[in-house]
Amino acid sequence: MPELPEVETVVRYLRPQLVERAIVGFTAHWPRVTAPAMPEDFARQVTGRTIHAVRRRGKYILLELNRGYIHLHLRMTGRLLVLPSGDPEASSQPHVTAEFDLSDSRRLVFRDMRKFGRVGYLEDLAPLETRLGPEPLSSRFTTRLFHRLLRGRRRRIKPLLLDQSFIAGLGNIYVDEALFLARIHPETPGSRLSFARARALHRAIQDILSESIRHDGTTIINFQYGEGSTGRFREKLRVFRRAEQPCPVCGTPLAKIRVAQRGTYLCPACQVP
DNA sequence: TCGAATGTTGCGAA
DNA sequence: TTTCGCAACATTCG
Repeated sequence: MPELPEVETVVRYLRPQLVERAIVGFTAHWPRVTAPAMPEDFARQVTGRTIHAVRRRGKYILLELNRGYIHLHLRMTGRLLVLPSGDPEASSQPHVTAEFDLSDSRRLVFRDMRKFGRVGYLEDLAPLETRLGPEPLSSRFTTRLFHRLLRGRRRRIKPLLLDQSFIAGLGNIYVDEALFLARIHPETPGSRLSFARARALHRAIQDILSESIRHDGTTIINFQYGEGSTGRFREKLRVFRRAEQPCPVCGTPLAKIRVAQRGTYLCPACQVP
């Protein structure tokens, strides 16, 4: 479910509730939530440590400890909530895959209907960094860098943008939205984009992500944060899941095609190879 | 019953 | 080496 703006929204909700709390216990209700590690090993690594910062890298949530890091990935349907530990609500939540007990006698609860979400422990972030491309909203992600990364990549632009080692944080929704804003057909080979079109796409990516963060992300099926709040960006989506509806720019009915096994929405008139 | 769904990984083949 | 398609993970919904 969540892409960069949704993960950022969750991080902003968690940060004030977790910073400077210690982890006093961990329970895996679904043993594979810590895969490939064993739940007992993970629990041993994190209990007794204090959370000094809560950050985001791509679609990962990072809890910076006094030593090492916890990384959490929500995948499709993961949710994180902070609840008072005596609260009967905490145990009545459905699909709870893991729980952290905190020193302020509250709990960080990981709910995940489809059970794809994972948590893990890292001594340092190097293994994560080698698998992730640049952060699209960082100042280091310049037009020049983006154009340089695109050079020599004959892969179609949509699967390229979905590849987290090429650029971190984009998923199906924002790739379609950014390509629409930049008027680029999703099957255009990356290496075929001129500098001007790469610049337009770079701007579109940054615009769409920051606009969505301002609206606390997009709720399509089940993204929620905090006490069940939903993202408000859904109503701002221009093409995603809007097949047959008129293009907001030219009025041509929007199309749905399949690219790299993913449903892909576009304006067949505006977006050109 | 089948297919699709906001995500990632690993494998074999071109 | 790069890219592509597909299966797998687990569940819900139309």
